[in-house]
Parts: sequence; C-alpha cells; structure tokens
Amino acid sequence: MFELDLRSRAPVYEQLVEKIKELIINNVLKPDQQLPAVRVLASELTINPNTIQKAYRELEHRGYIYSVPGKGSFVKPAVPGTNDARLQALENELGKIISEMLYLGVPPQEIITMLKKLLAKKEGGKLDD
Amino acid sequence: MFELDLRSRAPVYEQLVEKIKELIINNVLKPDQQLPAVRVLASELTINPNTIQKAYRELEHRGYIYSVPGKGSFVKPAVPGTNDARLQALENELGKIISEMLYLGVPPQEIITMLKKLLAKKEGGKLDD
Amino acid sequence: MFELDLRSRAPVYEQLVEKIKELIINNVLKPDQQLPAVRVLASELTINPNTIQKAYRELEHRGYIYSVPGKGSFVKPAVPGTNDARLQALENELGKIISEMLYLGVPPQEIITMLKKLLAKKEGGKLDD
Amino acid sequence: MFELDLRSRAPVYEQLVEKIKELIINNVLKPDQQLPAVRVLASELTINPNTIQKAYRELEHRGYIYSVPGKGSFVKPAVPGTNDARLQALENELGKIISEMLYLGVPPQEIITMLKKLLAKKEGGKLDD
DNA sequence: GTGGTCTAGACCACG
DNA sequence: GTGGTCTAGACCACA
Repeated sequence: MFELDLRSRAPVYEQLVEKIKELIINNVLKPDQQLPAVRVLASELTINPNTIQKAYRELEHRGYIYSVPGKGSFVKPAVPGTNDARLQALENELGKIISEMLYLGVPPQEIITMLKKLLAKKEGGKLDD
Repeated sequence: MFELDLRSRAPVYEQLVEKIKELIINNVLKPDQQLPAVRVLASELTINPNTIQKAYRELEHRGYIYSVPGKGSFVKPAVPGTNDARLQALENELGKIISEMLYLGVPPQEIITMLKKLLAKKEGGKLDD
Repeated sequence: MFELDLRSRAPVYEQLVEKIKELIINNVLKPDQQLPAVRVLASELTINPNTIQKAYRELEHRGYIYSVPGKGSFVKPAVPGTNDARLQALENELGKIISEMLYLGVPPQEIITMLKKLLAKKEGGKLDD
Repeated sequence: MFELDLRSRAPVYEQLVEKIKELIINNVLKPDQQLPAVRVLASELTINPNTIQKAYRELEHRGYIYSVPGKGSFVKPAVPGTNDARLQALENELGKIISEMLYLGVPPQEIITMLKKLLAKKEGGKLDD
C-alpha cells in the first residue's frame, strides 16, 4: 500500500498518519471506504498493531477517519466550511513556501505557472475517478 | 529579536532554526551578515547555549548559514540554480497544500487568487528593504 | 420509531438503551405500554435481534421496563420517592455540568436563565401529551 | 491524589481523564501548574506508565492540558469563548438531566433551588483559593 | 529526569 | 474478526 522509512526521525505512526491522510485527500481512499484492519496492515508493514492503532486514532482525532469498534475504520466524508482553522494554517504554510521560492530566485510569474500546472493535474486526477 | 514558545511541544532548537530561517528568507538577515553570538543570544532568550549551538549547526547543515571558526556564524548568500533539490521539495509541499485545499472545498480559482495576493504582499515587503 | 448511528463508536445496544430511555422519560412511551417485540424492532432497524435483547435486558436492569415472559416488555411506571440513588446521581451530574460551564466562563446568572428556559420547554412539551 | 476503579467497565485511562478534568475544572489544579510526571503517577496508582500517557494525551487532545517533551505536562489555561461546541453539548446534557428529574417526580421549583444551591457552593469553593 | 515511541503479547466487548 | 485496553519492558531525544 505504501512505504515507511523506519530509520527516519519522524515516528512511524506519524508517517502513517501523513500517508493515509494523503490517500484520503487525493481521493484514493473514498469517503466511507473501509481502511485495512489494524492487524492486517500491521502484518503487511511488519509493524506492531499498537502502532497502527495509534495512527488510526490520531487520524480520527484530526477528523480524517472514524473507527467503529468491532466493525472497522472508515474514511470520514469531508464537510466543507467546517475547517476554517485548518484552512488558515494552510494559507500560512503557503506563504512560507512562496517566501522560500522567492528567496531561491524563482520569479513570481513562474510560481503562478507552477501552481496552475499543479491544479490542472490534481483536477485531472479527480476526474479520473 | 524573536520569540520562542517554551510551552510548545516543538523542541526549542527546532523553533530557533525555523525562526532564523524565516529571517534569512525574508531578507531581514542579509547575506554575509553576522548572526548573534551563541552566548549573547542564549542570555537574551534565557535558554541554554548548547541549544543555540545545536540550532546553528542545523542551519549550517541545511545550507542557510556558514561558520568561521573563531569569528562567528554568517548568513550564506543564496545562489540561484544551486538548490534544485530544495525547489523540488518545495514544489512537492505546494502540491500537498493544494490537494488539501481542494479537499476542503476551496475552488481552484480561489487558490490562484490567494497565491497572487500572497505574492503581492511578499514582493511589496521585499521592495521595502 | 427512532434512528441509530451505526457509524458511532457507541455500541448499538447502548444507543438503543439511551433512545428508549429518552422516549420513556419524555412520556412518549407511556407507563405499562408495550414495547415493540424484539423481532419486529430488529427487522425495522435491520439489526441483530440479540442486540435488541441485550438493550431490553439492560433497560430492565436499570428499572425502566419490565418483562412478562411470553407476553413482552412494558414500560415500568415511575414511583416518585423510590429512586433516591438515581436522583443523587443526577444531582451529581448536574454539579459537574455546572462546574464545567463556570470553567468555560458562563456567568452563574446565565446558567440559571438557561435552566429556566429548558424547564419551560420541557413542561410545555409534557402538557401537550 | 484520587481513586480508580479497576473493575469498572470504563477504561482506566478514561477514568483518569475524567478525574483530572474534574480537578482542572474545579480549579484544584491551577492553570500552568505541572501535573505529576507520568512515571510518578503510574507508580502511585500502580498502573502502567503507558496508560497514564494515554490519558495525558487524551486530555491534551481535549484541550485541558499541554505536554512539553522533556519538561512535563501542564494545565492549559481556559480561554472563554473558544468552546461553543462544548457549551452546546453541556446544554444538551443539562436538558437530559432535567427531563429525568421531572420524570422522577422532582418539582421544577425544586430543580431551580437545587441549581442555585450548587452554584453557591461552587462559587464559594472558587473564592477559597 | 521528562515525555514519547515501539514491541510483544494478552485479554475484552461487540455483532 | 473487529477495534480497544492494558502490561512489561526497552530505547530515544530534549534540556
């Protein structure tokens, strides 16, 4: 399903959170789709089930999935307009990235072009579903 | 000079790295300008000099500053075209941010507008220097 | 009759208990009225009859209903003055809620107002029956 | 510091969360005061440190404390006006409690009296600090 | 010394 | 079979 870097400084469970979050955001994992069972994913990644569970719980706290004991874990459908705080944080990050690009000598026009290209790709990817 | 959040779960030295990196990127600290001496900064921020040391070492490792033994640490001038790896990483991050914004329901057009607004602000700030 | 949230992390039988308890408390289910048969309710809610059984057993244990073997389950009439323990527990819960409201900055006067408003609504609802 | 019921159906870590939350809400644990170290509390309660940590992390997620690695865990000062959702939930719970009290035969006037008495006690307790 | 991560392995409730 | 809880015990980064 995906790869983990066990030697990374980032905790394994955090890497898991990021990877799964990405799959959800990119619509690879669809709303209400079931995630791999804790034990299954654990054995696939040769990682302790507790670590997977920690990742799942963190994803639940962050609002990306929901877990039903005895049933499984599922992708939580996003409700637009309920994450203003998150959006603000994203705009903030965006600002930092732009600053660094400018610092590295990328012309503003090129940044805009880059953004448009990325948007086209993402939108295209979405239409593929 | 700047503020640290000792309550944050982010390590102090990491916060330092981020803050100084920001000052360099935003051209507040100019190329070849000398950074505050370790002991001075330590007493100003009332934190352990070892922590400052670690932050400076990290900044040097990441290519934002250089150290001259016996003299101190200085801002490393950015040379356009020599940081393709970093640029690639930034584009990657940009992609993730865009994905999440789309996921949260922000229309593509609005993202472009947001970017342009941010660019205008940054460029304006730079011209002020 | 009512809705269950199969996505909730609360066990289905617990949700059932709460819902039915609410119906009894709010006098929608009257004293000595018969509850739906286990199998009927099970097919209506499309859940396992065993789950309904468990909920009914729990409700009986808590004193809200009584079962007549071969006949079915019925709402147990409340006899004022026989539930001091439950009342004490409720006062306890009330205390906790008040504490948290005060902690969150709600002025005492506003809490009293809120209570009176709620009481008016409940009493009104009861008169409607 | 407090007691746990190891035979209860409620998970130990949840009991811990509730108890500590109560201490914070009732101002027994003051803002920015340090909580007992994970290992210390674990040995005091003869419970596994992991369980304590799980409770602490949950409290952090719910906004009652903050943990700084290497430093300790501390009570997070409450910021009034930032918990509308929580307040709504509390009002909801309040409604249920009132319903049940009415069901048990408590006259509305008595409920108001009870509330006022509780408020007086809580306020008095706060003034004691 | 602090919180944090991770493993191995056991047991439980739910449906 | 599912998620959840708990223990015992090891190791790490930070200040």
